[in-house]
Amino acid sequence: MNKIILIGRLVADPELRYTQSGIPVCNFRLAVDRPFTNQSGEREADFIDIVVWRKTAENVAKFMSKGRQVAVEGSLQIRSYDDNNGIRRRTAEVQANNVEFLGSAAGGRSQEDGFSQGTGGFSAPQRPAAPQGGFGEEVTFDDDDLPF
Amino acid sequence: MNKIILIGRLVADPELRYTQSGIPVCNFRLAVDRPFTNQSGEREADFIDIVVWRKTAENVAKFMSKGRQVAVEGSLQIRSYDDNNGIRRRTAEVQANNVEFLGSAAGGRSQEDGFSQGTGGFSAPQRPAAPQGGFGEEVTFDDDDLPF
Amino acid sequence: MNKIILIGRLVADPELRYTQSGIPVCNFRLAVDRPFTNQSGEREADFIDIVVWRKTAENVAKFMSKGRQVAVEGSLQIRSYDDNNGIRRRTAEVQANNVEFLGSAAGGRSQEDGFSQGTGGFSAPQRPAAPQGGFGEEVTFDDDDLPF
Amino acid sequence: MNKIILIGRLVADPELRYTQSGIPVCNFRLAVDRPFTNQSGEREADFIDIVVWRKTAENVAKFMSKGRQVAVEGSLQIRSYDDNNGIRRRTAEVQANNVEFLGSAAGGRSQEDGFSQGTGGFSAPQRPAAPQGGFGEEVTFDDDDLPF
DNA sequence: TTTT
DNA sequence: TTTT
Repeated sequence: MNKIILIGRLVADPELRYTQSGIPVCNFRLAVDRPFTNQSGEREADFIDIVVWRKTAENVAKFMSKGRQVAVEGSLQIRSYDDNNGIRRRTAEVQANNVEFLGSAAGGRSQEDGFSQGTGGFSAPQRPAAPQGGFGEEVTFDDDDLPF
Repeated sequence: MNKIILIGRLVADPELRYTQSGIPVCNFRLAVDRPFTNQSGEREADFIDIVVWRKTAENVAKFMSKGRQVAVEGSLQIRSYDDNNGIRRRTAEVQANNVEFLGSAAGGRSQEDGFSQGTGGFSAPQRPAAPQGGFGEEVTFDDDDLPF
Repeated sequence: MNKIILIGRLVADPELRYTQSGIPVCNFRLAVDRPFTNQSGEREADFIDIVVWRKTAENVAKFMSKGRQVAVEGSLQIRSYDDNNGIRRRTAEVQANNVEFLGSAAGGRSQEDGFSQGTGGFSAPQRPAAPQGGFGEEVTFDDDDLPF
Repeated sequence: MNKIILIGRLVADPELRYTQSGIPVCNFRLAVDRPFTNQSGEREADFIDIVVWRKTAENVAKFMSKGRQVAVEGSLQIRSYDDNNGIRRRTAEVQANNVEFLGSAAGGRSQEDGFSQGTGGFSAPQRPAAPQGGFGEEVTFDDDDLPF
């Protein structure tokens, strides 16, 4: 069992990409407020990276933007890699199964609000004509990253 | 909202420490199996760092060991810091509110099994006589890390 | 482990009461949309009863109203009783630990929106001068219902 | 959003049935311990009804039995109906997406333990030759109850 | 690098 | 560096 549920706001517009085989992937970062203030009396937040796939990816990219509030349900994935100095680093991201759009926000291109996204969402926006062979040279991201 | 629930096995014995003011903290790493095999047909796992505090920390340290299965409930905390080369790094760990001990395992110092740990667990094992001024020189860990 | 997380809208204004010893309790019902439509193509919802206590109870009563959207975190509690014909009945309600106020709604007395309620919420609204001996004759509800 | 996660023990052997169109459904009841004792110092539990479908239903029926410990992930579903006296009654059950088998128990026909059940479980046990037209006269249960 |  |  690996279940995580978050409610937070996008700290930037989401980024939509496609794997080499044309599967939509959307990345965004969420600011999730901590329940308590710290010793300095300030409110803190965790900034958590989210990944969504396929139809939900396209819907997030289409309807969400910086500042918008969402609920995310998914699982926590930890990846290990060696950095340039050969030091083992670890990376955390939430693979989201479902993204629910909540109240609108200043700066949002908001409309069509408040509905639920996920496996059973509304009919997908049309796929772009061609994935054009991936993201470009620097992209190491491919179908192997697909969690299912 | 920031809720995570994990079921997995300890990849090593838990480590119990105390903050400068004597609050018990326990760290351990969990192997959480992914639901599916990867392209090579192998089962993968996420290795997730857990932190628990106070009474639950002491109970985990006392009763849990490498290989034991637990359920953890908590929240995902991301911390940012700059590494030696001034590169911004991020660290993920689960602040656990509750740890439930599940089936025993080979290698476990298991007994008193299957009960639930947390705010309302059984009476705490006695606190060690003196925290002795912290962990030693290299320890940067202090009361400021307390999430509540 | 018994954890439930819901996002939905109040189907009616919340009701605030006090136990015999003066502890605030708030009851409300949530409409939680199902992710899919049924065979007739209609959207359905589950109507789920929520109970909150103490400070959070008072905050829900103060700030929430019919139509407002909230996120609830708690546990599912099933109570058994015998009805007038001696038939065993069961009742389900969610004991909420935390209620997060989400986007506003038509009909809401909304303001002060979007903050989180719970153990660590803002300073409690003042307790009413006197609980006045409970709810009245028909009330069977007392301190024994307190889940903690 | 409607997510529930439970860890508990089967209070009786699970019951496997089939819808009119041959879809496997498995019902069982879980005893989920409450974290605290009541005023009399007794440990209490909630007895929660679980429903699973398809492959997972068959696996639960095959491998689980009274006393076995499981983790369940699903959603809380409330159904309304009128009883014999025309009184509106409500029924609660958890529609499980996933059932994870935990440690074995006295009384279990346990073996093949500890693996995870769900969408991606191992190859399904063969479907029984014929659903034989449903459950019998008194069964009101049909494909319309399928939550997806 | 961070959202309201 | 990873658990069964």
